[in-house]
Amino acid sequence: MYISTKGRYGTKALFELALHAGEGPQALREIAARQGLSEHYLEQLVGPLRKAGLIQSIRGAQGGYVLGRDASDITVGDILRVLEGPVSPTECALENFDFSHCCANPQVCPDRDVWIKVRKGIEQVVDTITLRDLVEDWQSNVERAPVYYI
Amino acid sequence: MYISTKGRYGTKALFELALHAGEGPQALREIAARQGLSEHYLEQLVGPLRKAGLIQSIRGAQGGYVLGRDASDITVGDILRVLEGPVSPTECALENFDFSHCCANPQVCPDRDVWIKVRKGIEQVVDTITLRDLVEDWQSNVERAPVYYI
DNA sequence: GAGGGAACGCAGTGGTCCGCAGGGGTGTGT
DNA sequence: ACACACCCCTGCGGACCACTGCGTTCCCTC
Repeated sequence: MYISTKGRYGTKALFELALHAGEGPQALREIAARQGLSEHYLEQLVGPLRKAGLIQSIRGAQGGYVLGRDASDITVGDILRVLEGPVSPTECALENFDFSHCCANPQVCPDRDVWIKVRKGIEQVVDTITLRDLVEDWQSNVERAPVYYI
Repeated sequence: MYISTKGRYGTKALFELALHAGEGPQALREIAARQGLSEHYLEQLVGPLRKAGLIQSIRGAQGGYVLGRDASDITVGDILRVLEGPVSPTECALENFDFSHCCANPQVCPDRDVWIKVRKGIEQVVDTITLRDLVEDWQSNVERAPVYYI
C-alpha cells in the first residue's frame, strides 16, 4: 500500500526548490545532498516534472532548477500525479471510468463505492497541501525547536 | 498508487460471505464464479484471512467458508491490512514509527506530516465501512434498479 | 467404506516495476 | 577552452504480481 520513492523524493526535491526560491537555480547535486537522495536517480524524476511544467531547468554552469510556478500554486497532488500516476486506489475509482470495463460483472461490483471514497479522501489531503504550506510548516517548526535542525 | 488485486478480490470474496451469511458454508468455487475471479488465486488469499480470524473454513464435502465474526464487526480496513499490509502511503507515516530511521536526516523531513494526513484520510474511510454496510448498500441498489442485476 | 467434493499447501513462472548505476551527449556561464 | 550542470539512454538485480499446476488432507454423502 506504500507509494514508491518517486513521489516521496519528488516532493522532497520540490520542497527544496520552494525553500530556496529567489536564490537562483538550485543544482540537483545540492538538493540530493541536502535531502540524502541519489543524485542520479533524482535526475530521472525531474525529467517528467519539467515536462509537466512544475519546474524549470537552467542549463550550463551555475545552472539548476527553479519552480515552474509559485509555491502556493503547486500541490503535493500535482507532484504525485506526475511521478506516481493517478491518485486512486483502483482503476475503477477514477473520475472518468468506463463502467463497461469494470470487474467481470460491472453490475455486481459491491466495493467500487469504497474505493471512490478512498480516492476522495486522499485527494482531499494531497490537493489542498501546497509547497508553500510545507515551507511554512517547516519554518515554524524550526522556530519552535531550533536545536533539532542543522 | 493502485492497491493490488489482493485487497480488491479479498473484499469481494468477504462481501459474498456476508451476503450469504446464514446459508451455510460457501465454496470458493461459487464465490470465484459469482465475482469473476480465479478460484485458485483466491485460495491463496483466503489463507491469511483465515489465520487472521476474519473467516472460518469448513473442510470436506459441502464445506466452504463462513465469516469469522459478524459482518458489522469486519471493516474493509481489516481486510486490507491482512492482504496488503499496513494502510499507509509511506513507512514513516506508520503509527509507531521510530523517528531515528526516518529518511536520511530525520530532522529535515518536510513531508512526513503530509503522509500522516493521507494515512488518516484513508483510515477514516476503510475503518468505518463494514461488510454489513456493503451488503446494505448493495441491497438498496438492487431495489432501486433491479433490472441492472442478474 | 468408497467416492468425491473441497480445503490446504508448495513450487514455479512470465511479466512489470523499483531503485538505482554507468556512461555519454549537449548547452552555457567564466 | 574549460568546467559545470542538465539531458538521455541503457542495463540490472531484486521484489512483487497474478496467476497456474499439482499433490495432500479432510470429511460428508451415498
